[in-house]
Amino acid sequence: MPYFDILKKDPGSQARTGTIHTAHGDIQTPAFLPIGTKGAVKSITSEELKFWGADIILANTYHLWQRPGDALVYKAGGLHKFMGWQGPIFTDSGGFQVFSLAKMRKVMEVGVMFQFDMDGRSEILSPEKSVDIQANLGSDIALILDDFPGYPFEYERSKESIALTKRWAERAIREHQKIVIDGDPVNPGQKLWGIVQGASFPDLREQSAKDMVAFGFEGFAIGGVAVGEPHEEMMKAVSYALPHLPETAPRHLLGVGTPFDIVRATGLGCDTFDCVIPTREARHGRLYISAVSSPSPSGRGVRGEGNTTEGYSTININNEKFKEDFTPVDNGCDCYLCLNHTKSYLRHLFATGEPLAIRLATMHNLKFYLNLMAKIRKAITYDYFGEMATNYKEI
RNA sequence: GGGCAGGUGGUAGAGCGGUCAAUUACACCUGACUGUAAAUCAGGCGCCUUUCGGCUACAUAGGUUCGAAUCCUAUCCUGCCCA
Repeated sequence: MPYFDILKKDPGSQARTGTIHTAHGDIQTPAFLPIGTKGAVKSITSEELKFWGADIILANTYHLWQRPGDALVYKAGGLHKFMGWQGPIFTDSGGFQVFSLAKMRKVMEVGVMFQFDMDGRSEILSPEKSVDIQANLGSDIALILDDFPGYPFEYERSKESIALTKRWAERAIREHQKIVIDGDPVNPGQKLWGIVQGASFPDLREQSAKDMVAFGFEGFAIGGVAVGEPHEEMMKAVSYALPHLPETAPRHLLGVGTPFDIVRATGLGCDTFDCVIPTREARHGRLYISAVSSPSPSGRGVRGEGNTTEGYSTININNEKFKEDFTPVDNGCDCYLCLNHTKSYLRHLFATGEPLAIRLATMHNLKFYLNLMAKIRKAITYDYFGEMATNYKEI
């Protein structure tokens, strides 16, 4: 059985549906990975995620290494058992922290030296160390440690970063093979994926993609995007990398994005996505809603259809205008919040600091994202992806 | 009736002669958020004005002073203590 089965290709774009087979089950693509950085999708249970149709979640090497420590997770029998999630797990390598914790780290050939925020001690995360930690966590998809500078993109620095990422990749692969052959890994079926860097420079993206393909990875992630660059720059970066990756391999777009970004990137050929947007913004009161749910100019909303292509918008539930709005957040949504509560109530929960506010809002946004992916899969399957894509605009 | 301490912007509570339209917190309003140092962060929050600036304000009424939320007098009100 191939690692990745392509089920249907969209005739009008590079979009496709497929299935990734992992040691903990299948992933229907295009897929969205809810983010559970520290071994928990904030305020949400594993059972709920599974019930809503999340096939896979993402956790973070850097954070779990720091606390509770990968040795403890190993003792617990791996992250799946530790957190009670039976499905596939994707672990980020800590590469993103190379970028996001810029003020407290130093990039060196051997790896990245971090000063932990918890206790101030310094530790070096090397490509080997990252692989070791991910092996102890027992994720189904592990990533190589990568390096990337932030935005604005600079050619020379980006060139250095793809070269460093390549050298690190080689070391990561060697370590991964060593663990598989010599060790007693928590998850013998774990796959190591490569990461393509290169900012929005065509030649660097091409070079980085070819570097990674040459290593023989079975899956690839595109990194270094959504770091503050304009949307078009991001799409260019993706479009420069994808043609150089094997069509038969799954491609993940790291850290992306808005519904608009996801629809666009799917059209370019990306299969999986992860992003903090639905969960973080939920905690801040920003909710994603289908466009048909918002009052039309005539003042009437229309209930969403199963195969709708309606697009989306957002609301800030904290806004005063929702104080006495006794209608659901999204008429077309089937989440617990929308089926049971009003905007007025949710706003009240936020205003009073009730923990339930965060939970309900997170439930809603995750359901929105997971529903979006289901709509995308359906649209590709039934040949109306192109039409659907035109309705998803930047907001 | 006497003594003491007070009355400051939605609330609490700083300020105690000029740099005060008034620190700070909370509340309130708005915005940001893309491989999570994020249940976080930023801005606004007397009135008019795009800015500059102007106006009205620190219980009330007078007064001292070049200048008062800040000092003095009276009045009203609040809390505590003694009768």
